[in-house]
Formats: sequence, C-alpha cells, structure tokens
Amino acid sequence: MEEHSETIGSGNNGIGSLEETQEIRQRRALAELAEAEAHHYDVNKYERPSVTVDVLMMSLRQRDLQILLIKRRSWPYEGMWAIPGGFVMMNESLEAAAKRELQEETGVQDVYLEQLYTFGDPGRDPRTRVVTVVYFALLDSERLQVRAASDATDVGWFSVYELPQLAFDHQGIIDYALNRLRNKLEYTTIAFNLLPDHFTLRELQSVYEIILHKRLDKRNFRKKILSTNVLEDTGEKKMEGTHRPARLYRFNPEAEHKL
Amino acid sequence: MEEHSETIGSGNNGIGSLEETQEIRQRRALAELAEAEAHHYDVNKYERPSVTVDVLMMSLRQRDLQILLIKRRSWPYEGMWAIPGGFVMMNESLEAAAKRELQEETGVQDVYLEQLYTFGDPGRDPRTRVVTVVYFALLDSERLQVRAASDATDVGWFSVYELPQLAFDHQGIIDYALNRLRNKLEYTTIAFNLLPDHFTLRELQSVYEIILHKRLDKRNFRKKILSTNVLEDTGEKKMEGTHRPARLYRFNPEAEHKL
DNA sequence: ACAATAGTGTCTGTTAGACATTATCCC
DNA sequence: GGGATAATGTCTAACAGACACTATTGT
Repeated sequence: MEEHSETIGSGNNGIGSLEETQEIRQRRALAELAEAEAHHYDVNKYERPSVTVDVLMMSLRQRDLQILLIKRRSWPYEGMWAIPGGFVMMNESLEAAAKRELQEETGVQDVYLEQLYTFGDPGRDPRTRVVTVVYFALLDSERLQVRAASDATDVGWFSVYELPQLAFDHQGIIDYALNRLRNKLEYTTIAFNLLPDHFTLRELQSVYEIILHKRLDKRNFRKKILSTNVLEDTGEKKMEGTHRPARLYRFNPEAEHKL
Repeated sequence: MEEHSETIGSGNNGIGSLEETQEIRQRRALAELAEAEAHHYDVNKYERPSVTVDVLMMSLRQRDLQILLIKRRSWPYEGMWAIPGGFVMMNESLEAAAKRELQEETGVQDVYLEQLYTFGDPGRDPRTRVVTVVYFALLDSERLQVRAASDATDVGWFSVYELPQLAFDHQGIIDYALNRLRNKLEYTTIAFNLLPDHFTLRELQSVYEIILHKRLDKRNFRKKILSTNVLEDTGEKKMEGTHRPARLYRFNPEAEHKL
C-alpha cells in the first residue's frame, strides 16, 4: 500500500449552499467547469483520453523474479505479450481498479501495491489516446503457488531477465519498475512482501540476490538485517534436506524501521 | 527532465498490413478495442474520466521555498488557492501539457520537470471524475525574478511553510512533493535546478537548508559537496557587502555523479 | 582596526565490505 | 564420519558529524 493514500483525503467537502440538490449542483458544475477553465479549452468540446490501469505483478518463482503477462489476441501487437490492465470505472479509485485487475488475474488480495508511473504519450497505443496509470504488485510466492494451475494458456509467468518481445511501451515500463524495486529494496522493507509469513535468513537473502541480480556476502547480509531489528525470531526451525536446520523469522512491522 | 522519458519509446510502430490507410486502421481499431477488452467493459459505453495535468512550480524566493498558486473563482472551493493545472489535449504528451502549463503561468522554459504522482480518487473533484497527473517544476530564482512583476492578482507565490487553505486534495499533493524533493536532495543533484548558473557554496547550502528546513554545518557541507566533484570553480568571485568575496562555482553535468 | 562573511582540518564513532571457521542435522 | 547448509566475528577503509579558528574584503 502506497503510504501516500492516507495523507491525501478525497476532498469531497464541496463549498456551496447546502440546500442545493446533488443534481442542480452537478449541472451547474459542468457549466462552471467549462467557464473556469475557459482559457484552456472547453471540456465538453474535446475528446477525452481513455484512462487505464496496468498492473505489473511480480513474484519469486523458481528462484527467479517473474512477472505475469497476457498474450494479445488482436491488433495492435497481436500475439505479443503485455502487462495486464483495464479501464478505470467512473466511480472506483485508481487503486481500486488496480486491485480489481489483480483479483481478476491472480485471485489474490491484500498484497503490496504501489503506483509506479503514468504513461500517456500520444501514439503509445495506435488505437486511441490512452493514459495508463501503472501499478506494481508484489505477490508472496507461497500463496501464489496454489493458484498457479488455474492460469489460462494466454496468461503466463516470465522471468524479468528473459522476456519475450512486449507490446506497446511495456518493456520500458518493466525496466522502470525493476529500477524502482531495486532502489526500494535498499532503504525500505519492501522485500518482505515477496516472502511468506515465516522465512529463513537464507530465503530473505535470496530475495535480495535475485532482485539485485548479484551475490551478496552471507555474513554481512545477516549482520545488517539483524542489526535493524525488523526480524523477530519465531523460535521455530525449518528443516529441509540433510543438514542443519535454519531458524524461521517473522517480519516485525512494529519496527517500521527503514533499512 | 525525468530520466524515464528517454527509455520509454512512444511505441508507434503498429503491426498490420502496410497497405491499410490510417482511416481503415483507426476504424478497425475501435471495434477491436471493444472486443479485446470485452471482459472488462465496452469502452464506448462508459463515461471517461477527465484527465488533467497539475504543475507544482517551486522556487526559492526571499530565502524561502515558495510555490505558485492560483485563486479559484468559482465553485467548488471558490476563493481558495489551488495548484495550477489544465486539461490534457488529445495529441500532446503529459509532459508537453505540463510544459504548456508552466509556460502559461510563468513564461519560463527549460526547467526541471518531474512527474510526481497521479491522483484519481472519485470525489476528489465534486464536479466530475478527474484523474490528475501531477508534475513538479523547479525554477531557478534568477530567471524568475524578471517575470515576477507580470503576475496577475489571482496568482501568487506562497511559502510552503505558510500556506493558505487549499482547494481539493492539494495540500496533500504539496506534502507529497516536499517529501520527494527532500529525499531527492540527498542523493541527486536536483538542487542545482533552483540556482542560477553561477553560485557560491553558501548559496547552495542555503538551498539545502531551506528545503530540509534545518541548519547544516558549513564545514561538513562543503567537504561533502566538493568531494563529489559536481562543482567546477569558475575562477570568478562574488562580492557583496563589506567582506571577503566568495568563489563562484558552476554545476558540472559531466559528473552525472550521484551525491 | 573593525565588521562581516569566506574558507579550512581534526578527531571520533559508525558503517560497509572483505574474509574462514565452527555448528548441527541426517544418513 | 561424511555431506550439506546454518551460523558467527574481526579487521580495515570510508563516511558522517561535532567542533573553532584564520583569511579577505570595504570602510
């Protein structure tokens, strides 16, 4: 959840005589909107761009950073893969539209969702003018596995490091997102959103290694993470294979501590 | 300039038989748009939000961080101050719309401009659904002074630290922008956009102090800045008042060096 | 010489990165 | 005891922050 959305209220407390009905107000509003912005242009006289929300869903699968793409079935970019998205409905927030998209494609709820950037160059979609607000979501690998089987054949997970040719400006969007993710990894606790509730330090280190795309020193990594107190020892251990079991930790959100 | 815009192409190279005229293609596009997105909803059947671009223009004036606001003349929020903005035209990019806004309000060009965030809660504007892409601009104080006199009476510069009651969710937008600006100050060379070409180290320090809203140690500040090699000594000196003159520096963009 | 701001260096505590060995489990 | 991964500490170089005095100008 973008920290921002709490501080920005919806500003719905309009100033005006309280006796007015909603209808009268609405009608007058349109007239005044046109008037107030007259030095720009008449709002009703011009076409409006379409507004869509695209959601880049990212998860760790097969020791890799993967994203969900859908295959296009018609012009333009027919047969190419694209980031899922859809139109914003008149009375849902941008974030609500993103959550709806997320729900439709993966069935998951309550995941980390952050607004990335808004792309609106004329010509980025040859059909019509489309302004798209892009969000990215981080899905915890464990909950996701359950639904992996339900994927249709024109929906697929791809490694961000080996992507097919993408439709529109979507490759650029992914580059941008990866950049943002890498940066935030260093100074926020964003990484925990890609792990299940309980995890080992090795698993956490793997998250960093996969996203930063480089090896990290085990001792320095553990030292740094543990010194921030964002981890809580659950007391449990995770045994797999024939070797010493690893402690299981849990993210401590009390310590809203930045790394 | 947002570094992003270079990497994201406009994706204008549509795939389709080259013999098609633009008109045929456009007509088919609309049909296919509706079909392709059918599981969302029919694009032509629903209203579209308005898309606006708001531009938060910031500058250092009177040893203070100030922003440009305009006074609203009609409902809603009549008489309150607001961030200037306007509708996006069908064939201009979001950034172009922001530049147009900037030009209209201040007459300046070639300033630092960065997309901040997109606000689109239903109800944030009681007239109609408005999705607004907010940019912020940093204006160098010197060039701005020239045009300061041309301001109309319902346009004004305000200290970000003493703002009047603002229309819509604009106070929240400003909080968000100030946050972003403060963060970027620490790890980018964004501050130089608020100064004229030549400036003294003391002036640069003032930029940081005003924006971060706290005093900095002179010696540590100079040590840190000079160690990054982003400054070039012009050889000139700036004399004002009855004391030792200060060296004038120039920003060295070669050293795209992060702080 | 005085008023006013420019300009400079040292010390200290913290952090980031390089690096190798011991511990615990299953078989 | 062998195979496999978990867990741990030290040293060093770089950086951040506290702190006070000298330099240069105009009057």
